[in-house]
Formats: sequence, C-alpha cells, structure tokens
Amino acid sequence: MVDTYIFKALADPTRRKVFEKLAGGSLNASALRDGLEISQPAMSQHLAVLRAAGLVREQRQGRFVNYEVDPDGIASIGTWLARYRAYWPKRIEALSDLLKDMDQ
Amino acid sequence: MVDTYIFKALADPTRRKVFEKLAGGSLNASALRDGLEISQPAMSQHLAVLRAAGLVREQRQGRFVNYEVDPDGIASIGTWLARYRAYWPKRIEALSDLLKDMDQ
DNA sequence: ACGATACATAAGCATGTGCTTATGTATCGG
DNA sequence: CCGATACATAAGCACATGCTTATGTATCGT
Repeated sequence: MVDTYIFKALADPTRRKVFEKLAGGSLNASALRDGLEISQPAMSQHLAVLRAAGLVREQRQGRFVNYEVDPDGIASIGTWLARYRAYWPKRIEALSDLLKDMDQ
Repeated sequence: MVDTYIFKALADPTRRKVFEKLAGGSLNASALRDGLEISQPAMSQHLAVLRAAGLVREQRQGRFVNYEVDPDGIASIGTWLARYRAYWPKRIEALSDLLKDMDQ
C-alpha cells in the first residue's frame, strides 16, 4: 500500500514539522535541523522516510542535498481524501479556500 | 497533536479498510469483521483507535454498537491538507471531482 | 593532498504497536 | 433467571519505530 507509507510518515510529529518547513520552501538537511532539537542522523532518517513515502524529493547540490515538497505526495492524500467527500462537512473554511484557489 | 492520532490511526491498513467500509454506511463491530480476517478483540481495539482519533463515532443500540464515519475526522485531514494547497497539482481528477461536488 | 563539512548508513537500545488468549460486562431471547 | 450473544478490557509477546553513538562516503576549501 502506498498510503501506508504516507500515513506512517506523517504520523510522526517531527516529520510533519520537517514537511511544513519544506512547504515554506526548499531547504537542505542541515537547515532543516534549525529549531528542531534533533541529531543529524535522526534528521537523515526522517528525510529518508519522507522520501520513501513520496512526500519529499531531493536534489544533490555539491555537498548539500536540497529537499523540497513532492506534489505527488500530497496529491496522493488528496486522492485518498476525495473518496470520503460524501462525509465532508459542507462549510469548512479550509475547503472553501481550496475551492477558491482551484477556481483560477 | 490531534493530527498525530489521526495519521497514526490511518497508518494501519486494516484500520483503513474498516474506515472505508464505514464510508459505505454505518455498521456494527461484528459486521465490520466480515471479509477481514481479524479477531473480535483486534477489531475492538482498532475501533477504539479510530474513535480516539475522531475518525469514527459510535452509537450503542442494545447489544450492538453501531459505528459510523465522523465527519470531523476527515475535516481535520482536509484542514491539514489545505495548508499545502500551493503544492497541489493543478489537474488531479480527485480534486476536480471534489470541486464538482462542492459546486452545488 | 588534506582537513573540514554535509550527509548517509550501521548497530544497538528503549519504547510503541498490533496481535493473541483469557476474561469481564452488558443485553438479548426463552 | 440463564445461557447465548456483542463487545470491551487485560496481559503477554513478536515485531516495528525512533533515537543514540560510531563510522562511512563524497565534496569543498586551501
């Protein structure tokens, strides 16, 4: 199951923080450690999990590895979530925001 | 973190199957076991996890406990996902379906 | 060429997770 | 009332997970 990797990856609070940081723009592994109290190997392992889940992709640049959000990952969640749209409350702010953004 | 409970709950394939079954309509704990090869206590424990995550809610009816999808749970995921709408691919089928449904 | 830097990988360990069997609690039918 | 049914809870166990320290690999600056 592809979904299992994604949900497992997002089940960890540290990984969600990392993902949110990347949503603000591409960053390398060291920069991602700022603020989060986490060792270098721990970050490396978290990034490997996020990458395996398809939530993040990397781009080597010399000594640095730049990470960025992989749209495929969130698309997968969107696809999964869409299966349950029948239960989506009619008036939820986040959804109307989403709707507005798409209507362009 | 509320999100942690939700993502942890959905990280298990069996729980996702249970949730999908419930998306097709309300069912009691025994009916949910059909098809899934799972013991009665295991199902009870899975349902407890889904319930604690806010993905599912229960309703006692005599000896039976009826479970159904809790819209608050998927709304939480939608809210979380909406934070990353900037990375959402423009043309994903599930999304346009969602859009269509909302435009009513 | 060499030390420093950026990151990955390996191994070990504490804790979490999902299952099992056993048992408890409540409601139903007769 | 009493056995059967529906479900929950407890305890124990195998395995997964996230961390640590130690070490490996590749690139940079000089």
